[in-house]
Formats: sequence, C-alpha cells, structure tokens
Amino acid sequence: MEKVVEVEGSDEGRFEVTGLESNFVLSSPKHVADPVVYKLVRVDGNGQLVPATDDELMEVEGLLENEKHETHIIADTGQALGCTSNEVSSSGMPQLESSEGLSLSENTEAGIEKLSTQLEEAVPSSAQCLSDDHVTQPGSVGEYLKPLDGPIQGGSSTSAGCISSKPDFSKLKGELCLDNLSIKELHEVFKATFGRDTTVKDKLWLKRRIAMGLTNSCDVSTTTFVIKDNKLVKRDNEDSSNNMNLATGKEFPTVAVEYNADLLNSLSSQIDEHQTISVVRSENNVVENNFANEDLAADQRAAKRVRKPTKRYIEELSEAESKEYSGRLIASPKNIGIRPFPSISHARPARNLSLEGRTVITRLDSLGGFGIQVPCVYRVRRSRPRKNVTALLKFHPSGMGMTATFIKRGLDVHGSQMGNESMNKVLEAKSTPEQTPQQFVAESNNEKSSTDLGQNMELKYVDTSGDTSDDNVVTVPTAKGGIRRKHHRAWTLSEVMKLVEGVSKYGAGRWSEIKRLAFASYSYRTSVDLKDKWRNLLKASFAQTPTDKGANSRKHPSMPIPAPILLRVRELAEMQAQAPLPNLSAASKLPACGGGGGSVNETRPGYL
DNA sequence: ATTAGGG
DNA sequence: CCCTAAT
Repeated sequence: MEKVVEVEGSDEGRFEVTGLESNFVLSSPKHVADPVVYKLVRVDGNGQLVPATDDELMEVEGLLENEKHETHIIADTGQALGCTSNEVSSSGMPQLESSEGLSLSENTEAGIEKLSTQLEEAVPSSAQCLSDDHVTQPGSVGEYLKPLDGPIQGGSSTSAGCISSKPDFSKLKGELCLDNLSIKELHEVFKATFGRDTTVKDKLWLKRRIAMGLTNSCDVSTTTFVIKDNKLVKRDNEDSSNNMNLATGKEFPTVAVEYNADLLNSLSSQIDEHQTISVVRSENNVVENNFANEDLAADQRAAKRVRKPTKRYIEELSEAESKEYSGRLIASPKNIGIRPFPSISHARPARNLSLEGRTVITRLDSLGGFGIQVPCVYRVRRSRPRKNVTALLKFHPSGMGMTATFIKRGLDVHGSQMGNESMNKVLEAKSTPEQTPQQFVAESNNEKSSTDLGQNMELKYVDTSGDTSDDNVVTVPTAKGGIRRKHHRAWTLSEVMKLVEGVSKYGAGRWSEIKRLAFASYSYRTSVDLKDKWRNLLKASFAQTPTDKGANSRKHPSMPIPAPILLRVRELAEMQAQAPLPNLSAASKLPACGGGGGSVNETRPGYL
C-alpha cells in the first residue's frame, strides 16, 4: 500500500502493488516466524519418504492440509538468510523492536515474497504475480486451493477481511505502532481484535498476538511444492505420487513439504534451535524436508489457526454432544459456501472454526487465571475413513477434561467443499485469462503423465478432476444413528478411459492390478471403486447403446460418457464374457497368453 | 488382501 | 459410494 519500506528484494514492485500484501508486511514482520508445520518422516529402504508413524502423520497432516491453502511460502535460501529468528523472542528473548527487528523483518518478508513468487512461477510461466493471483483467484496456487471456504477466507483475503475490520490498527500500525502502546492500550486492541479480554501483561505477547490476529497471515501453503536441492520446485502431486507408487507400490498421495515463514528462519540459521531438519534425497531426486518443531508459543499457534480457513472435513466424535460446536459454522452447507466474511476475529472465547476442512476447536481454558486458547486440531483422513465411523463414535474419551480429545467429523464442512469445487469448476470453465493457464498447465501435466503410462489420450477428454485434493464428502445419516461420510468424486472422463483401458489390458476383475498400473496417479479410487465404476459402465453401455446412443450427449447433469467409450465398454464386456480370465499362473505375467487365444487385448487395437 | 455383490 | 461376505 503505502510505501514499502526499503526492501532489498527486487520483487517489491509486485507486492507493492498489492495493497493487501503490503499490509501484511507491515503488520506482521515479527510473526513471520510462525510455527512451521513439520512432517516427520523417515526414509525407508528405497529412499522413499514415509511418515514416521501413522499417528504422527495424522497429526501433521492435519496441519499440513490446513496450511496448504495458505497464501504460499517458500523458501529459497536467498535473502532469507539475512533473517534472524524472530521467533525466539517469544520464548523470552529480548525484544527486537527497534530498527533491527524491523528491517530484518522487512527483509524477511521481501524474501518470502520473492520466494513465493518464484514458487508460483516456477512451474508454468512467470507472469502472474502474487497480487493478481491471490486477489482474483485464490485457487491459482494449486488445485489444492479452494477459493471460498468457510468462514475464513484464505490467504490475502483473510488479511483483507481482518484488516478491514480493524482499519485503525492495521493501517498504520505494524509492530512499531504496537510498540508504542501501553499495556492497557494493548489490552484494548487485543480485545477489539479477539473479542475478549486478556490478562496477560506481557507486552510482547500482546503485540504478537494482536499483530497476528490482525494479519492472520504468515504462512504459506506448499503442498504442491517440494524442495529439491534447496530449491523449490513445484511438483505435480499426481504425477510424482504416481511414479512413486508405481515404483514402490506404496500409496502415498502427497509428499509435500510444508513450509512457512519459519522455514526461512530455519534455513537461515536457526536450523537446530527448536527444529530439526532432515533433508533426504530420494531416488527421484525429490528432497523432502521435514522439520520438527517443538515448543512454539501456544498463543502463536492459536492465532495462526484462527486465521486458517479450512476446507476439509472435520472429524468429530459424537457431534451432537459438543456444545462448543457452533451451529453457525457448521450449519448447513449452503451457508458455508457463500458466506462473506464472518469476522472471526470477534469470535467468542470458545469457538470452533472450520478451516479447510479441518476443524479447529479453540477452547478457552482457564489456566491459572489466564485465558488460554487451546487449539485442538484433529487430523482427518484424507483418504477414506479407515474403519467405520460408528466405531469412533462409540469411543468416548472419558476422564480427560479436554474437549480436545474429541474427534470431530464435520458434516457440513463438506458442503463448503462442494461449493468450492463447483466454484473451481466454474473457474475452469470460464477460465479467467490469468489464472487459468496455471491450472490448466498443471492439469494437463497430470493427464499427460498418467497417460504416458498407457496410451495417449486425446486431449479433448482431458478433464481437470485429476486432482488429489478434491474430495467432496457428504455425510449420510445411517440407520444405526451413526453417520458416515460418503465421498463423491465424479468420475472424470479420463478416469473412465483409463479404467476402460485397464480393463482391456488386464481384464475385468483384476481391479487391484488395474488400480496399480493404470490408476496409480489417482490415489483415491480404490480397486473397489474401479469395480463399481465398471459395473456402472457396463450397465450404462448396455442400457443405452441399443436404444439411444445420444442419450449421453444431452444429459448435462452427470457427465455424459462419450458414446465411443461406452461402445468400447461393451465390446470389452462381451469379449470378456467369452474369455473370462487368462488365469494367472507362472506364465500369467504375460496376459497375452498363448499365441492365438482371443486375448483381451484384441479389442484394443482400434483405439488407444 | 482382493473380489463380488447388495444396498 | 459404502459395507460385507466370501475367497
């Protein structure tokens, strides 16, 4: 906005333009050092990275997912090196208000901006800058981003929202301004910001907290990026995961690293302080950085979480029970999707925020007279629920005073997701000039990579749903009183094609094979899904082919399945009916058993 | 662990 | 899609 303090970076121009960003910069210098989300991993035999343990993964993943949709981040060592770890101050280090703190922070910011910029540009072209992208198209960063989600807006919008609500402070007060305030004043500000009083007398704490509340920023999402040799690279999740899966047969959807401002610090110098970094290089040359950060000021965390919009669903245990469950947040899908800016900053002491599908429950616990917000985050399975939810429901943590222990499965949040998804679709369809390119690029890459394995698919069939992130979940009440989630991701054309192809290659019934080979890129879609889909396809093909082939074309609602595909499905079906399975045995490796036999592949020649 | 079927 | 029974 106003003048951006002298930044050494070369990119200031860009963010100078962005009002939001500037504010962000001014107001959050010190907080750049946000808690980093670390993902613990270990390297297993073949160099693959694997989360240390399920629990850990789960825990971390929650965070990751959460963050991923932040504005961005990134880290290259570049200027970041200049930063000092501001974070330390929170633990009792001397304050770094004066010039040093400021300038450093500025630099840091600059670095971040720069880095993030790089990041975004890394893949596709260069053009888009943060400003435009973020403001106009939140989703541009990756498929992971969901434009509008719940209550809280992501990235820049968030800060925008907050700022608007607190113009007085944000505008001119960055750290500097806060510095000049008395404790009392700080308390005022605090109250205004968070809607509650605080008894904390620590000036620094207050400042930090406030600043955070105001800016709500400082982190970045990175899900789609990885660090390779200290460089950030955008990585096609699908693709890479695909490859990895192929190679190892393991199913690990995302191997992304989460970075946030802290990374900068850590990179710069404090790597060992509270964090440990392990850089591993896998065979693929993909390096994963993991950080373990312990002991970060709780307040900071809380603040951070508060701002995070969530898109994913939340796990909940006995949904009905928790009173803290605020209806309005979770309410109905509709509300969520379109809700403007429910300024969460005014939320009550105890509240739930659904962010990015994850629900953050903050509780105001009275701890020695201090009002402390205890953020409780529970990670939600990205993939399908491990078991049946009902089992979870039964589990009622007893004794523990922490509401935190409840796992919430949010129902509604999904609704928001759907909204988002549709949003995305719209975007895709409309495709705003600027942002579309990126998305498309990414998508097409995915497609390409996936198809490479098999045959070349015509681009016309390419659709953008190949993403890993979108899952749209709908909860359905079950007879027993439990609730279960139903994931629904529409089958894309390309998926269908792959399926068909897979069936033609390996034969219907060998779902796991098909899954592994042809569907490696789609982490969801279990073999069962494939089977089901195939069943449906068969039904469809038989049902409508005879009568009216055009039936599909005019149906807009559910994606019509191109006639040719249905045709093929039918062919395959008929064919396989005759020659069921080659029967695997020693020689089974080669499907094309025997010379003459009508191998399943016969049908294929025509296409693919 | 996969598959087939029913819901 | 989810769940379950059967291999």
